[in-house]
Amino acid sequence: MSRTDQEPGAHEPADRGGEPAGPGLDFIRARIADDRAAGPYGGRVHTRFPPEPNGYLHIGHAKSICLNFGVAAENGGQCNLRFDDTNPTKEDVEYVEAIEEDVRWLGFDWGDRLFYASDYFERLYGFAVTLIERGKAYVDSLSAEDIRQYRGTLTEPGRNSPYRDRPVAENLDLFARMRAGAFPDGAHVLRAKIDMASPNMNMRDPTLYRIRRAHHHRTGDAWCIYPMYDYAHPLSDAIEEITHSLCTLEFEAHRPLYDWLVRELFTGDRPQQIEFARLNLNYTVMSKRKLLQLVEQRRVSGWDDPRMPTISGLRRRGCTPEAVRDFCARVGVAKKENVIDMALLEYSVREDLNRRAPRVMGVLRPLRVVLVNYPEDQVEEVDVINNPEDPSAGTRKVPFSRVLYIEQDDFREDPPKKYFRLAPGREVRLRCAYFITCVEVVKDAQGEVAELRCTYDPATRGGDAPDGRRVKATLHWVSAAHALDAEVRLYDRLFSVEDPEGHEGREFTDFLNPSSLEVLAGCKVEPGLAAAAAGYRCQFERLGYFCVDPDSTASRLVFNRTVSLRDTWGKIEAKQKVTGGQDA
RNA sequence: UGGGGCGUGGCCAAGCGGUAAGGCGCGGGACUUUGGAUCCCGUAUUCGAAGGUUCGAAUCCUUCCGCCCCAGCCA
Repeated sequence: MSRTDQEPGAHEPADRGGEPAGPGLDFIRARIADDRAAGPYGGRVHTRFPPEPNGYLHIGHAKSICLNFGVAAENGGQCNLRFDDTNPTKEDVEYVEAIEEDVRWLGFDWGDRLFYASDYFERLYGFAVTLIERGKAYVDSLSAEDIRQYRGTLTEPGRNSPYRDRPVAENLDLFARMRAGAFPDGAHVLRAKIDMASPNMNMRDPTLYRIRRAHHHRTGDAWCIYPMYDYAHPLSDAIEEITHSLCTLEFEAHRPLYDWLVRELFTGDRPQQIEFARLNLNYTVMSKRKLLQLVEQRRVSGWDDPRMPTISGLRRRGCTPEAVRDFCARVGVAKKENVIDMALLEYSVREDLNRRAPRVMGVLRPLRVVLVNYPEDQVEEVDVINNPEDPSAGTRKVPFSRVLYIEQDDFREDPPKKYFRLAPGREVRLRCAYFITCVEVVKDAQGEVAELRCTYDPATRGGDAPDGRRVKATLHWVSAAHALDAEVRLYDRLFSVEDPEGHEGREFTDFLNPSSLEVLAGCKVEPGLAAAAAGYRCQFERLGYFCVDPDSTASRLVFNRTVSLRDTWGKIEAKQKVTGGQDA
């Protein structure tokens, strides 16, 4: 057994994951195409993915990563990875390492263009001095509370700070001393001098620098003043000669400030900010704050808990980077607030795994079957197909013997209508093996079905009846004497409602799905899986896609269910229950 | 009722004055040694609403309605 997740390189421009090419260009790609034709930036396209290292990346970031790296690749451009590390109190190297790993896992390569906003602290400071010299920025000594008061409200204009007209020389001196550590945290801030009466709150003399004595994960204690996002971001873009700065909708109202700064301090072709709608998924939450809360409150096992919408969670769950990229392509890029159906992600995952995952037999809830007419000590090796989607995958030998396990779900003493599987007196096929017929049901003291006694038809070896006789069901199985024990972890949606955040007065954690994790012990899998390494992905026939969890050891195999197979019978059965159809 | 955005089927999403793409989901059928996969077929007389312009509007104009974002020394 070998790992299936060979890391691919960045995907080719043609890889649109089934999306129509030409006419379906999203508004950002269309705009970039226009820019390329019209000539700004000399036809150059340079983007950046700028996470703050204050948490793990989630699938919403994957959308942004695919967009930024995708758009660059499609246009012969480049995409930088830049850590927006301007707030040392929230950031940590643990996060920068995790982020790098996740971006790489997704299949993207930033080459030698790994940057940090903190790389630019000195230049940013210099730009601030320039603004002060030009009378475009001033040191404000109002308290945070007073600044808030002076800012006005949505409907009332703000008022100028009494410090607004401080002489340039005084501002320069104060700002230098801010940097030098002459003042306590909060004593002063540097503000842009724009317009306290602007209808756009972001233009009412926004704060550019604050004093914060905090240890920075990269610059250590070199600084005690740190630039604000609104200041550092546009200038970092300009420094890196980014052409298109793609971000989410909530920054739309910040664009005038972005443009103001970039025009104030740079000439020529300046970067432009374009906003798109962030990704939302139903049955989960997508904010770093809430994901962090789940981790800290131990509602999940960690950032990489397979139920988490984080990249690391999806990876541990068994999703492939190809599937995640395909999902991002299908989701599209637009400006409408959206909530994507989890079913679409599952679709992308199944579609990819169906093509590549080797099939294997595993029984989750074993039911013992004794073949009464099968020779006591005989063992046969039957040939089983590895992947019907891929003939080149060939076949493997699987041991078959007198005592087997089948799935409890595959037997019904009193089968409902449309139930095709095993029942007393009924004949079914064991995949790639023999037809068997149930001749006796053995029950335990509690009256539960404990064992089935069946006959097998030696003439049906391989699964075909020479007389053309048909059966309506094919079951997976495993030889009791040869099976490996395994633990299988079944995952369901983390929340039991589509929108856990949209309930007035209720905490989103109130809607955690109590059965999002089900751990099954004593599962039986075919012996060939003995050497499966962590990360190995396969399909348990008729059940779903599974992968070996990092917790797995040689003596204790552990599988995660990535996603179940489509379950047509499950739907029929559910419908029967709703309709009250306990018929037949 | 300050500003900035957005409203096309259950969820996404094309469309940019010429008479509603596509995907997911859902329903039905074919096929099948996974009730898997695959393949067919169906799924908006209508584009937030109302007026108007036009031979003709989802696309242009007007008004209205709804939703999201902004008052961090967070990003």
